[in-house]
Amino acid sequence: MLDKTFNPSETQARFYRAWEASGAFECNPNSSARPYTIMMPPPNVTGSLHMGHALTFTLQDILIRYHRMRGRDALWQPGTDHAGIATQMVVERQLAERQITRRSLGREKFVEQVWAWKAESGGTITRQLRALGASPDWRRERFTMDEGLSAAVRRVFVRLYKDGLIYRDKRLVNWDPKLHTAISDLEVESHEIKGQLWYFKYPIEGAEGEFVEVATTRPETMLGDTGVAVHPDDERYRHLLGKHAILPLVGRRIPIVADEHADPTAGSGAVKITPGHDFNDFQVGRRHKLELINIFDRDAALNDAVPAAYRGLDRFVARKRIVADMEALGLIAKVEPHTLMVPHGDRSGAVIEPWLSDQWYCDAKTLAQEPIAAVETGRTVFVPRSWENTFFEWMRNIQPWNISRQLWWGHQIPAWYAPDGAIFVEETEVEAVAAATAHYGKSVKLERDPDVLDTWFSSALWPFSTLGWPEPTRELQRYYPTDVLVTGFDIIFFWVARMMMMGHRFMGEVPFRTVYIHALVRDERGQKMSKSKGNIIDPLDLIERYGCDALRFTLTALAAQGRDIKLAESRVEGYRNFATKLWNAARFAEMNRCALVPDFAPDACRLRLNRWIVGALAETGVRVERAIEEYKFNEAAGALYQFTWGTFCDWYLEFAKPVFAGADEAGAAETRATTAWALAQVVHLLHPIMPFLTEAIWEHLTGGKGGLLISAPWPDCTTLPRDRAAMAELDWVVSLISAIRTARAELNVPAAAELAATLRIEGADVEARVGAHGEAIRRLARLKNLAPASEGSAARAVQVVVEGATLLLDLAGAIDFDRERTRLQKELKDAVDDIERIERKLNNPQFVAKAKPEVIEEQREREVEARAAIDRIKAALARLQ
RNA sequence: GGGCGGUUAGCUCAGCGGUAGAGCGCCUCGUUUACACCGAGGAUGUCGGGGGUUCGAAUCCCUCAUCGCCCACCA
Repeated sequence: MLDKTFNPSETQARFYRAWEASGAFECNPNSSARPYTIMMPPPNVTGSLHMGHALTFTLQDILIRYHRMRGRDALWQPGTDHAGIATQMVVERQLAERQITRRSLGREKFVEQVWAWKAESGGTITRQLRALGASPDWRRERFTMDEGLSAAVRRVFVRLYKDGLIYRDKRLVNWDPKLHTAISDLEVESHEIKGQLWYFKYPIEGAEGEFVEVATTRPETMLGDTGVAVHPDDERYRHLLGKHAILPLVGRRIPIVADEHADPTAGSGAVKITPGHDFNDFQVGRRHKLELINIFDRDAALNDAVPAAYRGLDRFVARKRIVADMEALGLIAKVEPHTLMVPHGDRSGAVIEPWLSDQWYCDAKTLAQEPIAAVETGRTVFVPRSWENTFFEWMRNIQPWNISRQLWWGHQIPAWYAPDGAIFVEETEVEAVAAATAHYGKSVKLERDPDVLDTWFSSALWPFSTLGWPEPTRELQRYYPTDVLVTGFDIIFFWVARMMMMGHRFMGEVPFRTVYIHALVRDERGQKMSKSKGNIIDPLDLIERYGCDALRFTLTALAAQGRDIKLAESRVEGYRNFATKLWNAARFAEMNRCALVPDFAPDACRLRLNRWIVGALAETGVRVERAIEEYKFNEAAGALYQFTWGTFCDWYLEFAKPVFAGADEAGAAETRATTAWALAQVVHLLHPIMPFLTEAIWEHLTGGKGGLLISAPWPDCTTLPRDRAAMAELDWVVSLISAIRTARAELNVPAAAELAATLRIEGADVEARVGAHGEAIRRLARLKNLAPASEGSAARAVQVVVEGATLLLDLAGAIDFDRERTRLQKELKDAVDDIERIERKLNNPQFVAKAKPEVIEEQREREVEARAAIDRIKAALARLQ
């Protein structure tokens, strides 16, 4: 006998082991089945599962399990990402606790430490994925820094370099002074800061007492000023063009130039130019051949390029000092409060400094062309479609991608420098040496570039590197391109776009046919959850308390397209109750000896009750299929919830009770078989969303002899019979019973009377009892304005009752006719209003001309119904006189 | 400064041209061998405001308000 409630924790571990041991997760490259592939976005190797993971992996698992059951050769490729900056920071923090710095340790030792940390914590995330019920092919688990993937990275880098799509360049980068590395534009987050705008007066050379006023939010950068720009059309400053200003505190003579960059309406209209520390000024400086002075060191402290008084000062200390000194000189015209956007590193939180340095760049512009075309022509489709705009917007304005990082953890760039600065880019040191030797005609000493690649560089190769590229493996042939990529919009740029670039370049084909962008799970304040913000809600806690299936179902039910999820725990609780409900339905089936019948044929059912549930189930199955295939996960969950609770448990099982107890042995046997069958179908349909619960029920249903549900075929609901008449009939009975219940509640019938009124149909008594109450049913139906589903309805109702409806017949005789009259009069008014409204529509030529035929038909039907209702209500009222 | 999205029952959210929905919460009632993690019933909404399109608008368009997100070099 099943327990009263489902015990998730015991079940989860047991079935997960069984699934894995059975090989159910494994793809089969030798199979003749059509492949279905999803690349798992690799979580950070040292990370832990957060709610965003729970959502994305649940949805992916649903797709994989569904298609696996549909007979596809499903591959869900798992793995983890080395997450360069994030991981390095974690390890550095750990070392800091032991008063050790990365530099004191040295590169080699430090990297060893990171590997040790990876070995220690790397299993956490995959363990948690298992706790979530995820079913990827673990045999194939990869890591972005394992041997094969590293080789792929080197191959790609070298090829792109030799094709001129990777190059080295000296330009301003986003410098993180805390992490001492460059970061890409995408890793910069702008935050609004309330600052000040200082108006400085720069003296004009050779014009005593004359100044040009420049406004700045960053006074410290003035030490690197090498010009002042004004707009060419700005009359106020025309006379200054060609003259020079003398930079205060420094004494440098700097030219005043005309440049469109200067906005006459902003600040004073004249703008100081610091080519070394501002992206705009860099351009202006280049246009006017202004000197470029780098005034910061890698900590963003002032270097020796500034006057001695400021050397070594931190940039923010220097700011105060400079303002004070300018003030003392009387060179501050005014100070205004000013709100500005300040760039911060998304990992470190440090204020980013534009800094001149040598970095490696990838020509993203060129690589973006094919992906753009692929999305334009629909070879890759975004779901929801609206994300394509975001994709295009970014791809069409894409900047060179800075791929080098001054870190130690990551793929070291395969470039070697000769003493004369020549660069040799090869996959191995041996090859680089050979190339250099060939170049110089003798062996030279080479030094490897110390930088590593941006983490996203290796992630970009994920869809093919994990399949064995550059080797022409069977898997690569079979599973690329993949079917769908499931991810949040936050990494469209970081990852999706780059996979498309690399996929096209090296495979000549899109990496995935569909990109499904799901919502983000946000925290209670609507903020994005992220590792760096530390506002992560632990899904494992919810799994612990409500079970994995409840969490999965909740996320699925909330995964409507295009909207973010703010998780309410009451929803999880509600769906936990849903799991219990289904569990108890199975328990009911067991108690009533409902066993699966081997060759059960749904279309051979005799009883209307059973024909009805078969049809209702068929409709549900079709809805679930369609919903999953359209990525409308919430609709799939909703349909299953509604059917399971609202139809199967609330009505079918209730109707089945008297049948089980009745005299119709054959009917009871058929109903037992149908109950077991329907339950089996439900657990199949629900399995992708709630794998553990359904597997457990399946085990009971089959006595453990039916194999694992995870490997069972998906039921074909499209071919199931749908007996419309039976379905309409049962719908009517349901409303009839609801009406009786309403009457009971309204009339406040004493419990004893109600009990007496409850008809239990047993044995030979049936016909007599039904006969005795037939008139009561008819009378009640008329009173409650219930249209019969077909002719001979009262007789039908009797028949249905015979099949098992628990009807409270005697109540009909207990109705308070005064109250009933009031109610009927209200209903009459409603019906008359309805008719008026419908008539207005139907008499409206434009409605008839323009509305869809089925809508018109529906209105006509409603009118007929309403008219019939009026007749019935009137007759009922007359009878009440 | 540009985009994008939200604003529907007390709360969390579906619905997105044809008579307002779910779960939770709330109020009645219920000791029937599936389930109190339950059952029956009930109350609660000018579908953010204002315009427009349409025979018909929560649903489409415009506008305003408000909340949030993304992108952007404004000194």
